[in-house]
Amino acid sequence: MKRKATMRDVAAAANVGVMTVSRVVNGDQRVTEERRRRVHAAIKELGFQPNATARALRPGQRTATIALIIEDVSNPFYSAVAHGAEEVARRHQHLVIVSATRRDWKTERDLVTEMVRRSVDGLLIVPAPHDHTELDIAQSTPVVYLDRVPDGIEADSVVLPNESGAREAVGWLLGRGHTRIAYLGGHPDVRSGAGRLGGYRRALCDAGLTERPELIRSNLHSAEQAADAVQELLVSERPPTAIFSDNNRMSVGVLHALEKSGQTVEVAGFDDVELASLVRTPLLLVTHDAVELGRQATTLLFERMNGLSTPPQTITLPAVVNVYNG
Amino acid sequence: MKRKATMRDVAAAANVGVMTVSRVVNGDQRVTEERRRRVHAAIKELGFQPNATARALRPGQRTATIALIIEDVSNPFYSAVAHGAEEVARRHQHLVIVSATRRDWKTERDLVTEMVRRSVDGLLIVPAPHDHTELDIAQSTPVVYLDRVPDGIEADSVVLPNESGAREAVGWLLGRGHTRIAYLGGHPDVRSGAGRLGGYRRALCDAGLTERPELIRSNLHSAEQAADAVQELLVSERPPTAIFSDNNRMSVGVLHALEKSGQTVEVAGFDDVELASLVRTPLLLVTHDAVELGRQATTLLFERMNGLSTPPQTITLPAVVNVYNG
DNA sequence: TTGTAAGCGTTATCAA
DNA sequence: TTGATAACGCTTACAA
Repeated sequence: MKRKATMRDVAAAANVGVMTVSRVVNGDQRVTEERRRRVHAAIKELGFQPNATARALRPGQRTATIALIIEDVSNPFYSAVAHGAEEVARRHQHLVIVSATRRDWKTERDLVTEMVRRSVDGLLIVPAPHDHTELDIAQSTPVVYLDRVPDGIEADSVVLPNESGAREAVGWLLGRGHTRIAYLGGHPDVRSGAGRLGGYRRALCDAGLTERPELIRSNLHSAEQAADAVQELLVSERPPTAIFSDNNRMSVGVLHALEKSGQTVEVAGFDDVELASLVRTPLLLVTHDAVELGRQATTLLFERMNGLSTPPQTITLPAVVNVYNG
Repeated sequence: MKRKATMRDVAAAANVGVMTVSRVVNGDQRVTEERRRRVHAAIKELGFQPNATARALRPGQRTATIALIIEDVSNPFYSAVAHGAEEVARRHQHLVIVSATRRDWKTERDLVTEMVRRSVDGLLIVPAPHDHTELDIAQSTPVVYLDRVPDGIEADSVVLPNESGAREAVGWLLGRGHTRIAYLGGHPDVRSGAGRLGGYRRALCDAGLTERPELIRSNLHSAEQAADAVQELLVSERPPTAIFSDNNRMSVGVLHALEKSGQTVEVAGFDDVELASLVRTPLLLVTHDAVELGRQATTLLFERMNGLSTPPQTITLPAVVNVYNG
């Protein structure tokens, strides 16, 4: 691991000043052909690469980096978001630091602090469930929130139609004659979860049904936990005849549990699930384009980074309802 | 967006020298309690955050960043790898820049160059199909390759048992009486693909069968392409009675196409597929722990970053065979 | 224990 | 067109 060549080394080798090297590297035209050639030769010979850290040190200079702070990289929803974000960032010649909060708001706070220290040019955040009032860092770095509107602050965000999507999904189950519909979801205080749970309640209410607390299972965070919850529900005194699942992990758990039990329970859920079409039981999924969500959020972020100063906006992307085996 | 406070500002506000501030920030004990308090007060008042860029500028100092260069962030295999990498990096107080090559080796080369410019402390790379001889950057930055051993150079890598896994999968199909087994895969020159195709051929050979070129479909890169290929195979003169699929995307496409056609064709494949257990047709999957692959590669990378100088090693992770509906 | 001075690699400024 | 010089914010070396 040898020491890297610097501009000084190149300048010495080419017998020119460092500024000439800098100009050549940055494509400044005001350098004579002769010197330019010598510099290029020296760069090649020494294997010189400009040091991006030093370049970014200068105030006003950008690091050409944005940060994406999500719950969990391996969740297909978030990895699709990351894909979209990375695509747009690349188009703007930026790289993306991806970090996971694992749903812990303290981790989120620490990560945001670290990103600010590193002078990232912008932040994309899926906010963890917690009041964000004191975390408002929008003064120093542009931020766009994803999937959820953070509690306590006004900020740019790109979200999904959580309530209406959930209402439609549960409405479908109601239309098929179900009256005992269970809800499986994660943290009820996360705005997206609250919206979906709200849609579930609204649909029941609209149908003149009263909510059954024993059919509502929150704070589930993995397919396994969801499967266990379904198991419990199925052996309860009055089991549900249908299930609404708040997100893709829940849906996977539900389908596994139903497969295992052999019972026919109809399912509706938020998010897409790979191979959903191969499932035996009737199934409705409220799907959306998570890659596009990442793209739009990142596009808005770059607009802010480039000085857009309109008031904070919330973009709601469309959802599409898919029915399988209906 | 106001100017950020610097150490000088803090020093002035606290009426001490910059070095005292630096010492306090870095937890150096040799500062009197009195001055430490004043510095902390000033830091809080000014909202000071140390500038990580400036800190990393010093030679020998680390950027506390590693880069992960993969094909596609949204592929579940790679996002699982990213998850494992991020976990280990975090434990070492590093952040991860994630970038996608989209299987283009020029993009890979450009990304590696960019990462070196940014002085990342280490690189994790899923090599694109291409001779890597001239890309050997291991002299300046530690690198661990993932999933595939790059052509042309000796380097650390963490891989899966591609050939033996494929052989076992195809062997299972042979054992069930199939003799016309199709192969669906991606780029045949990628070492992982070559290994799996090799395992397929080896299994056929061991069974005394000759390879049918018309049953081998390479250069498929999405579930859709794989589904189309299956469609074609099924309507051909002598369709296959079984299919081996090289990776998760292929498997998803195969299962969708079979569902659509209604024909019963048995399937064996590499990688896990969500909801595989819900599929009707007999199915064998060679599964593995992609998160662990990310973890091990990153662990090895940090060992190299910390000076481990043993010869390059190749770690092969175990695979597990899962049979559904068998 | 504290602070001063130098320098990391680059670019902006400005004088030649 | 060129290049010497001074920053950028921080840490190491060294002196007080």
